[in-house]
Amino acid sequence: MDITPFLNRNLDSPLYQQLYRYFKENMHRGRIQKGMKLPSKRLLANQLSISQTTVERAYEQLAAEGYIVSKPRSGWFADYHDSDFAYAYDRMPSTTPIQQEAEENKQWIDFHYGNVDSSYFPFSAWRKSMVNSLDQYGHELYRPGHVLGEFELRTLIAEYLYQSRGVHCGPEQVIIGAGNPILLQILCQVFEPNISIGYEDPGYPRARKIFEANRMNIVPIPVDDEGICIQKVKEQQPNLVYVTPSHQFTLGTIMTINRRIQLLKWAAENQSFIIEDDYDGEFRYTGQPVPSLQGLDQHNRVIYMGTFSKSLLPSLRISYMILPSPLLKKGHEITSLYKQTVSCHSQLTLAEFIKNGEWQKHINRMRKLYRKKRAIVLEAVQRELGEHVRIRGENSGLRILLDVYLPFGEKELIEKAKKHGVKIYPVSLSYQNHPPTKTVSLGFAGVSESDIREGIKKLKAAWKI
Amino acid sequence: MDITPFLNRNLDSPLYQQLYRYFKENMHRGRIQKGMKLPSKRLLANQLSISQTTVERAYEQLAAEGYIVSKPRSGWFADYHDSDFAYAYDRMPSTTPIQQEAEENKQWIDFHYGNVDSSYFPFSAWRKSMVNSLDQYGHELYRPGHVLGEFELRTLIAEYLYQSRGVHCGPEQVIIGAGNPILLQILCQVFEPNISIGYEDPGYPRARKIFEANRMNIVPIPVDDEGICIQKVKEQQPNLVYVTPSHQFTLGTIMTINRRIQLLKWAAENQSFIIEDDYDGEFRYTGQPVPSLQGLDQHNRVIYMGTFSKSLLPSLRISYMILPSPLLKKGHEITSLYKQTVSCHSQLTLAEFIKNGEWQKHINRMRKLYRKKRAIVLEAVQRELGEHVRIRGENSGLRILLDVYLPFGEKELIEKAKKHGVKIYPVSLSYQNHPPTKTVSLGFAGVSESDIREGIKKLKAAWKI
DNA sequence: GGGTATTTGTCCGTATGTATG
DNA sequence: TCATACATACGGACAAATACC
Repeated sequence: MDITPFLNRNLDSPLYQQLYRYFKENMHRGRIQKGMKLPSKRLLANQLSISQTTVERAYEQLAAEGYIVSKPRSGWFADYHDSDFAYAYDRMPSTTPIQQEAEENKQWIDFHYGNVDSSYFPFSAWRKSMVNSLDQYGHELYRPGHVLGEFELRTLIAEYLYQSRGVHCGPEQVIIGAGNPILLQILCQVFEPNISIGYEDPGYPRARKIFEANRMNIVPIPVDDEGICIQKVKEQQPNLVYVTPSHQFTLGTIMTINRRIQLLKWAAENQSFIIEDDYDGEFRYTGQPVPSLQGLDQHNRVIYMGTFSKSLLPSLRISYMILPSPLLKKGHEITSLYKQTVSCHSQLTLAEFIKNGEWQKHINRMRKLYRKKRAIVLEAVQRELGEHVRIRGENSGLRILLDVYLPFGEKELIEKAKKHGVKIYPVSLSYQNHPPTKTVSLGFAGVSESDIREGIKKLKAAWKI
Repeated sequence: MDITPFLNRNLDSPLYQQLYRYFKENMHRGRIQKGMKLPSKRLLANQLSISQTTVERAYEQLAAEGYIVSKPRSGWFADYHDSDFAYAYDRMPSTTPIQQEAEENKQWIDFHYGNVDSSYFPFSAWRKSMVNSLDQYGHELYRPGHVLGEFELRTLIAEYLYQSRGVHCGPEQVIIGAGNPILLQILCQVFEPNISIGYEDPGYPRARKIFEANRMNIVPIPVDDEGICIQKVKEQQPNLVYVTPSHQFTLGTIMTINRRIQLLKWAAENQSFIIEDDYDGEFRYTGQPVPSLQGLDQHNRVIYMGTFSKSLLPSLRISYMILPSPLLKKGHEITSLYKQTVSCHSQLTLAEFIKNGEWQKHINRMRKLYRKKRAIVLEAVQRELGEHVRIRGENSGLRILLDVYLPFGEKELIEKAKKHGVKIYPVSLSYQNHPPTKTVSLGFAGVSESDIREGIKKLKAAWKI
């Protein structure tokens, strides 16, 4: 067994790891049987013209992983359990090439709503928070962690929400979860099955699907310029209402203060609850900031939901909800059933990030950035598309809607845009009955300033305006 | 002499100076006598998880100041003159009381099953994986990430499961999720509501609660020495069976190969599915490794579930399940409804950790550690409690059961233990009807070796044996 | 069969290159 | 540029196991 050709000093991987891999592989393949003696360190070191210690290092790694054992003053012996790779190498399952989905990176200009602008993320600050929290809390990561979420983070969230959204709560009301859908799922189980839930039409399709999956009785409620129609709510008398007041999910309208008060009054009178989903409440552009429903509520009827996906990293997967006191007990119960879904360390990193003021800083920076992008998109649409479209939902959030006054339907508009390298999105899916519309959605957060201008130009060409 | 608590990476002073001060102080106090040998650089560096060079720096500084001398190839030796300290340090400030909390917690010897041993977690390796993956994938953290989980991690899990458990799957079958309960929840929605599910009695109470919350029809099936009773399964004909074959959740028995084959045969014949929850399959101690149900299955009837909670960090919150092909489509659909629940970065960190062999290393190390602890607890029980108890479920996993032959019930046994500072746990809650038992559960993973011995001694006293 | 030379793992200090801030 | 910390690799001293005479 001559190993010499397998060692290469010029490779990136160190000598001892090359040695380690060599032996491990030969054990897998059965060339080194259980119990066999490995060459002594000196012998091998001489043969390979390397140091004993290097061989020793390789052997130690093998030993650490349980493949070999040392008999002092006698030698090293292969001692792996068959179970370690009993099934290995007879044939590995072929890894199916699943990535075709990635579609050729044809230079799309993609107005997808979910995208955000990555170039401004404060990497080094985040990284620092991450490392700090690991070094600082290290040993605490072993506790399963609080089911509701780390106390520290919950306190910070409560404080932030109070200052920025007027939400009034204590840390015991905050529940951290791995994304809005998970929290909605938990919420569904807090309520009895088969209750009726008022759902904005159009609204957030994912939420509707989760309600459906939990066999709730969905009552579509129309939305007008001021928000959800109270009249219809009163007619239907659902047990629960799901709304997105600070930026209506599809239409982008902001619920007026009057409408809010009416809705709260109705909920108090009927002992109903309101789910206030403030999924991108951080970003508004005009007018007075309207207080959140939760902040206006006097009767503990509001469940407030928020997330860090839009305003920080979409892939971070940290969201939260605020339970009103009547739901606390049941809420904690259901939550503890699923345990906490966000890793302790992610939570503590975020807490550190917030404590250092980096969060606030980032929000302000992004708000400024998005405000600028919004101005650019509005200006470009005005100039290029002019009279042929009407802009809606432009007062908050990270997207706008275009009502298009052309003889095409939603589908055609999207198809034509696609042929010109621009991805835009339909709104009909947000409606209960997927009615035909002439409206398309443009999320601008993830598109660069120049691409916004160019994208709108391309729309003009695509639609032959 | 354990120095660990005296080192703190977050302090301003560098590690080597902290070390330097520690030794200097101890020489002053006479704890390190003249001529005594200091720990070798390697030893100390390993023990403290720092680099040799750091220790070397500290020793060099001490040497430069004449406190110690190096004998080449032999060690470093204290060599100060008493006069060196004649005027210095009239009284050193008492070393930081960092361990007080630990002292208080020490009152309890807690045999809680969920605890794990934290002292062996390779912090620096984890930290490194974390930083590396952030630097390497940074910009990719903006994509929402693949709903099933990052391709890289899914591939590694598929490979690991194939080698260690004989599970046969491709990455497209793997679904990553924030904890076993979340995955169970998703699974529940993959199946129709109101189907019947065979549930081991006794079994995993949390799983049962989730099935109940999803309004499944729960069919308790008794368990004998070989595993779940096939006869009863055949009588009841549930649509689905939930089992923990590699370490029955409550009783700790390992399902025999015959029983496995019978169960699979039944499932194939009845077009039923089996959920194989391998929650701590990494740890078995005796006998041949039994192949997983998923590996034995020829008809795509098995859903395999596993987790990194037991074997890595409980607070990490990364679990996975393997769907058989008939469930793929629906499974992906439901999963995408909730989006991916684990942050991209956590996934990529874990992937990096696995790729570097750190995961395998850690598993082997923990296996060894737990094997030892198991031996200690068995020996201690044998010696202290002897004839008065019978040990069950000792062949795998991280806990044992004790059938106690004394005139006390479960509750009394636990109460008495508690009064002597030992926490042990009931098993009756795992049964459908919470029957009275005389059996208690002792999880030993999170208890130190000396505490195990002392804890068992205290049980002897508590029960007046 | 008992002493001796050799082999072998273990442990030690040292030197150099690199990443980070 | 410098301080700090880590990773890799080297060569030698030591004592026990083993082989050999």
